[in-house]
Amino acid sequence: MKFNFKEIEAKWQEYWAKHGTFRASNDSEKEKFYVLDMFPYPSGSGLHVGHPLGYIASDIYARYKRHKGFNVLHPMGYDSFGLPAEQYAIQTGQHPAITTETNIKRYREQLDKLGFSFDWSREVRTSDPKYYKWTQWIFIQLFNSWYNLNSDKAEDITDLIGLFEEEGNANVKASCNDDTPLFSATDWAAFSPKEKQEMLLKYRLTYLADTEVNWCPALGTVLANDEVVNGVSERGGHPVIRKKMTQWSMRITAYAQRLLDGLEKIDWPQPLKDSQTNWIGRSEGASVKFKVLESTFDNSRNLEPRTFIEVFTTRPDTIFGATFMTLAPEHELVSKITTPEQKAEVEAYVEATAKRSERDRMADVKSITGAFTGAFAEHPFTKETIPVWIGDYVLAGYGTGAVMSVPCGDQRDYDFAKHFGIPIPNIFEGVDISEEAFANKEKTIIANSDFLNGLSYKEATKKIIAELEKIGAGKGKVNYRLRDAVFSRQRYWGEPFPVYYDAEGMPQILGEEHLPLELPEVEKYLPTETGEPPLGNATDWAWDIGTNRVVGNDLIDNKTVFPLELNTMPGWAGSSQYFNRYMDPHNDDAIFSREAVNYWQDVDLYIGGSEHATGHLLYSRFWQKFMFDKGWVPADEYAKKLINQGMITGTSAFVFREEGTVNVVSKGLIQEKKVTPIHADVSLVNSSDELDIDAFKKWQPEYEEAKFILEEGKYIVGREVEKMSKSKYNVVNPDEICEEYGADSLRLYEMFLGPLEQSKPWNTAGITGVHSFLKKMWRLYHSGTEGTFSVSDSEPSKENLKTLHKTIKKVEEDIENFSFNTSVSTFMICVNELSAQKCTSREILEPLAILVSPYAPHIAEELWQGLGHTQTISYASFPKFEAKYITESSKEYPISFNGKMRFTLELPLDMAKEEIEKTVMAHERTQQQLQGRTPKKVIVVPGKIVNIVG
RNA sequence: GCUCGAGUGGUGGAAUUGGUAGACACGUUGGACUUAAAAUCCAAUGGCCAUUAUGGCCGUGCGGGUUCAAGUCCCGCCUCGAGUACCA
Repeated sequence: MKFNFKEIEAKWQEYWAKHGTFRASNDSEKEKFYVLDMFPYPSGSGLHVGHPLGYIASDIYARYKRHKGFNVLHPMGYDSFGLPAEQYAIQTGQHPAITTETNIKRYREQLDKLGFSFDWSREVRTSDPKYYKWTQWIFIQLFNSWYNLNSDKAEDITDLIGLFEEEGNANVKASCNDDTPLFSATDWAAFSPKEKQEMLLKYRLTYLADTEVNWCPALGTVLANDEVVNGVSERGGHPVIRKKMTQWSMRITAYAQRLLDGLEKIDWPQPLKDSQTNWIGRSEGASVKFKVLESTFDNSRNLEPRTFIEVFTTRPDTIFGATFMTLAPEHELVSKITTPEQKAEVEAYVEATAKRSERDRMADVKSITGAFTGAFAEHPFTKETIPVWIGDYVLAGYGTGAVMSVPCGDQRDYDFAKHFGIPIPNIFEGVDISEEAFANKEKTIIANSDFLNGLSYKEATKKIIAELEKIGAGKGKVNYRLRDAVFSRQRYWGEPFPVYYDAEGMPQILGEEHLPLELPEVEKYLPTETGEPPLGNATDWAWDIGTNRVVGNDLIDNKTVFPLELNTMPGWAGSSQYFNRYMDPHNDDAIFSREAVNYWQDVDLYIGGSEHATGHLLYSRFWQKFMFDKGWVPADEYAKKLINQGMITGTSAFVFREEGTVNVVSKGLIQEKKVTPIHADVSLVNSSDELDIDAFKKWQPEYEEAKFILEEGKYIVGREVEKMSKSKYNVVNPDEICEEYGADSLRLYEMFLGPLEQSKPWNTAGITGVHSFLKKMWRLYHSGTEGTFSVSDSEPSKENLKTLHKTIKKVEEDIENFSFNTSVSTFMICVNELSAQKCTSREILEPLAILVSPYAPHIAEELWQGLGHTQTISYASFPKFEAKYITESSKEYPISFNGKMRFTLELPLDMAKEEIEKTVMAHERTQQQLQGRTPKKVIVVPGKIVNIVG
């Protein structure tokens, strides 16, 4: 029988599907193990060879764990809401659901060809109403919760209402909006229902508020901070501006500290933890209030008599160096405190900064701009008057949007002061500040600062905070960079909010029993003419509270029929709890049953890309913590271990077009010429970088008449490693690889390419190595020219056993350490040795098949069946490593020398002696040479010590 | 700028706690089998110098250091990649 991988792979894939081989039971005596992949967005271009890398790794681990006797949950699904399907809909009018369905079908076909052991019976799709019912449900739960800082967890909103009724909000410590006023129980009782709702919105974990958002005009939607990269949208690279809008937000800031603390107990890659830590951006310092001097403004500008500017600073110890204050141009006090004389200048400046996009502001960090408001504030200790400026180096979005400027201690303040001629007094001992500010905390000794003189940064900070608290001008404060996450998107293809707006325009939540609220049909997927989101095009998008049904907009009467929310949820909504839904995916009564979550608990291994570090991987931790607070999940971190697989990059090919002509020049001949590199499809180039010119002309007819300037009769292309993408013509399709070499070869090769976590360029040429390994292994089990299946029952030789057990040991260690690349080498060595030994023994070949099966499951199944087994190999136990075959003729010798040298050798006695003597003599020789004496003789005593005789 | 990670043959990459650097594979060269090709198998393959040899010297980005012994540890640089960016 020939090694016909195509037949074999088709046969086993069908077998697994038919028998539900990889179905995981929620009710098993076995220990559970949950291996999770990040589910893909089913894009129209299908999979390329880079996509399955993580899936192959997780599949190997999942199959390995099954061999080890675990009940393994290894599910897969689709993150199927998203922008591309919607944009395609805008262009073609085709409903995104249809595009999505087509793409999913193609994804599934491609995935199936690779022989993954997914439990497809648990598939989820975020765009399926049965699934997003529960995304909407979580939204409702968040809406009905607030964060109690006293108990440090999310609690029911009705408890908060109870507190308000009893004693107002003075003693309530909660994570809430900054503008929340104080009120008493009597005030609360006097509030209208609308006022009560407005107040509660300031406390809810998801709330509707006027917030400064990242608005992308080109995409016509707001974006979350993690979707904005360098001032442009992550998708498409369109400019983004800041804008105030009424939007749903998620109060993730309530969990800032717990999100930081949680990082310590999970085994995630350090770089990823670092980037989450930076993103949350905890900094310790103080908030200080500066009184705005009343003499500097007149009451006609309706400023309350006592107005304060509150600032956050990490250097309260330098407060005596503060010579001015700077507000962000957007700061709400700017218009109120500006004097009539300065009004024109300030307004012009505010307008100018508003026009500049975030990106411009960032691009030009160097130029210093600002304006004086004409107002003055009072220093809380010296009582000196200090001028209040505005400047765009102060960001409205961070801290309070205002700073106390200490030019001697902060470079930006220094530059600003220098530029506008503001004095720069020195408050540091023994430091020269004539050229630049001094910002070294460790070396700080405070001077010219009244009661802080002579103190270090630490001492001074402690003391000044105590003083600030004493005089009521400030307090110690921890500030986070993390902002609440905007949760509204002006898109069609996303989860609708289960929200309608009552006669007073207040948001009202649908009852849980009416979920899912399904997406309405629309004529057009673009915003309406009045600028409303696409759902504004729906004619049936109103809620009847009498019948609890969606009805036509024409019925809106603001008595029983109300308009529904027009925004939809962002992409990350659907992916923030999907891992728990897999535990019980078909449950219509609950997001998952208590039994299911108690059995599966959490994810043991999560594999996916690091690009989600500050998006999905942060939001999902947030939701998990919320679910934990409510007692619905047993763990407040959902993934014990996470691995970031590296990206597989493409190797693009280039032809060089001579400027002004259509002629193209071979790579070696371009030296002096002016050429433009042009992408050539990689499939037109062979492994020695030679271009198939005819095929190229056929592919790009504009070069039909072009002259190809060759070197040594060949056209050699240029090469460059780039991201794999359609537009770069460097995409390698896994289907083609499977067709030519088989899925097992592809799986082995992707692992063999290098360490899982490293990014590496794809090069199809090397795959012949692993492919011929599979053929060699096949031949171990077959004999004669006909290749008939034949293994012997003869006793294996010691050599055979040694080879096998060496392999078992190494492969097991490799899988446990996720060093899948080296175990492929180990397999090759093993098969090479066994064929040299002419090993045909069943006792060796049976365990070998199991050993290889996580990597190359199809061939392993076929061989396993050939060995006479009827059951599938997945249930066979992983072979046990037996040390006796390796160390039989060897012994271990721990050696110490001078109490310093210590090593262990795993060698036969005489060889070990020789080795040790050599090493020790080398040491001795050097020593003796230095001292002019002859070396001593070294005697090695098996067991412990090296004796020097001399 | 800051934070993190990485630099090893022509290429991808191996190398327990510091212990024979370059495993395994690709590529290249030579050979066997073939009318030929493919496939398969065998041999060589870090550089330099020797070749009478089971020979010598140099080699893990650069410069120092610790050690009997450094790709691995320490100090100072260089280069590349990732994240982040006026965060007070």
